[in-house]
Amino acid sequence: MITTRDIAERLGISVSTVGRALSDDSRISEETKFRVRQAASEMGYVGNRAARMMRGASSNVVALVIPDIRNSFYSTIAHELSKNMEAEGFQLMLSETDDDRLVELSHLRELSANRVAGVIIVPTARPHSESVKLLKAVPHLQLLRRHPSLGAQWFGVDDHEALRRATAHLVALGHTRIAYLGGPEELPTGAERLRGFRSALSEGGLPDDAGRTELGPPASADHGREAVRRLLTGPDAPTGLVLGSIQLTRGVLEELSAQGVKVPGELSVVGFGDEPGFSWWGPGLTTTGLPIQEMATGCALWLLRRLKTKPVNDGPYTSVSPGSLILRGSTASPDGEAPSGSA
Amino acid sequence: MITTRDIAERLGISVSTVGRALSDDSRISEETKFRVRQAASEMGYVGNRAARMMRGASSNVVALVIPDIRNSFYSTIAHELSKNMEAEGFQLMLSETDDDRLVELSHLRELSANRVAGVIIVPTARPHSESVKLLKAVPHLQLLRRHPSLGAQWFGVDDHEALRRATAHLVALGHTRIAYLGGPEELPTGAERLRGFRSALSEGGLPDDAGRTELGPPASADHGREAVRRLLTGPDAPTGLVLGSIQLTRGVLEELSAQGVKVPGELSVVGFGDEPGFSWWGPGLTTTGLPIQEMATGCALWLLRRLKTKPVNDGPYTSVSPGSLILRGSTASPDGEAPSGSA
DNA sequence: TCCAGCAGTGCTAACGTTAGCACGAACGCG
DNA sequence: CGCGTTCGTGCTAACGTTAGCACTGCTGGA
Repeated sequence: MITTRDIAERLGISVSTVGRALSDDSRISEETKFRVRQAASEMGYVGNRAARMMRGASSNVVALVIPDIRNSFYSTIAHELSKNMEAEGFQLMLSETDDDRLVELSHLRELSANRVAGVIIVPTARPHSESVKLLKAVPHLQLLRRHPSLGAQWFGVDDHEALRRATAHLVALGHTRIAYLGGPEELPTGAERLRGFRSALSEGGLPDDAGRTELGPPASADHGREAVRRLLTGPDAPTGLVLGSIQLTRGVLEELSAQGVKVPGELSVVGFGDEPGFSWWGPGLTTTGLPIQEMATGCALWLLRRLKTKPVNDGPYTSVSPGSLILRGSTASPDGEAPSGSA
Repeated sequence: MITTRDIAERLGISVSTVGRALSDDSRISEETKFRVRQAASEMGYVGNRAARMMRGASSNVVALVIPDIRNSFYSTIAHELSKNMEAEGFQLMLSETDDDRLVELSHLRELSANRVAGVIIVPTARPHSESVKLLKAVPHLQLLRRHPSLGAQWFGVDDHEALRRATAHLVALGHTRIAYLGGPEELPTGAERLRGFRSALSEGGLPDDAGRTELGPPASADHGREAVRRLLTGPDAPTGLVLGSIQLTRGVLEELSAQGVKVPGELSVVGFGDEPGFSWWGPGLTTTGLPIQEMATGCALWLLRRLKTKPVNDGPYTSVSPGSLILRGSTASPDGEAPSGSA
């Protein structure tokens, strides 16, 4: 690797001069700058950020710690974040936790060793205490999920309101047996969404237990498939189904297609999140649209501001509206009226 | 930040001893090791990789340079790669080029400055000459697309064969007016796929120009929508459509739904790539399935081996089979026979 | 003419870690 | 008892870059 020293020797000047010329120091003559740049370019010099970091400069890497990049929520976030960060000269490090707190810890250790400038994290349900320590040493921001021990900086969705609206839609259509299928309650988001579901039920004058709810530890597509099978058996099978996870939504849609369940005839479904395929599915999926792009951009801007201004930012957190319910063909009155809307 | 020096001072020993204890040097007594580790843990010491790198150690970061992480091809690749790399202690840097060679260059500059250990890249059509120089200084591997100047290490799909099979399927069904919609020909993949399409036509005894082909510079969903509109007008509109890009496929499906085109009645469609939504669309999309997971794993293992063994690896490249055609309901004979298969 | 000031450059230390070499103490063997 | 060996540790240099300070030569004002 070419160093400033190599350039200096070739030009017969000192390393300091080379360094200053490359950083466009005003004390260096234009002629020298030109010669140095010329030589640097010819020799293929690339500055060594590791060395610069040792002199107190901070790194230009921010990390995104998420459960799984294949989830379209997270890939969208990664994209927005990357675009915003790149514009300011930052690079993005990607760490997938698979919702495992030990994997999360191991990544945070590596990120700390690499001295990342900042971290945006979708934390696991209960982060390891060492993870908490490590995060505290770095500007960080929680995304979507929130854990109290990680501080108050959080960008997320009003999960309670989102699920309340989704459920209220079914209640308004006249459903009384409504089921909920969501992520594990130990996740803050899982708990909030369930609470939103229940709020809507009680607001609609329905007993809390009017719906059967299934909370899976793994909010996976497979779990969605199994859960649907269980829910749809029995005499008092629900006429409405509310979903609280995008992976579950995917699995549920597949299973409903496979079993030939008539939607919305036999069952009205409100999904969670939106993907291109959701509008193609059966009659089109009524679903909760989330403002992910806006959130990602918000995160990026918050972090960038935080990285530029030393003072510890104070804003305790920023919540974002749940976005609106996207009405398509998968919901209707339980007595068989026409669908409530279409794309 | 805590340094080895802080630990040394607290314990009244030298930095060398601390460093050696932390790296489990056999010359250090067990007792000292224990005390050092204890102190390090208490004080929250995290080694500074930048400093270690300056002593000749290589970084533990590999970069993935792709057009857009939101494309499910690439998010799957990122996931597989991340999983494999993480297991060996590597972190993944994510760089999106948006298929812009200048963005690509700017990322490669940053990656070089950060001294990434290796790069896996889906290159743009014609990488900048400086990009080529930068890549040559680092172990790298081309993925999917291939550009001669970047060397012979390449993991990809047999695009020619993939499109030949897809097209041959329609030819076998009796279609004679077959259209092709693919990415720009300046991309190696675009050219290969078009060649595969034409091979199948000539093998089927159809004239080369039997099909109308549209090659868009932007292989975007929007372009897919527009192109479908153009293709379907006129008296000799095609009865078969072959697609050569996943983004185009998405756009085409949306447009076909929007226009109410009967598939496969009016038009038989063979898509490219597979996503959960493709099986929900209309009658189910017959499409070219690609072995992305296998490719990603292959890449990861190749790069890991390359990073461990100094000698320049030799294998010129590895091609992967095109995977098989996934038969669903979107293809049938042009005279209106039953669909050729279903999911 | 002399000195202050400035433009342009060089010298050197420092960042945190690691490795080569050296040092002192204890131990075993002849 | 002397000497070589081993164990455990310390000192120091080096990695590439940057910043503080010092130095040289030149210009301009008194």
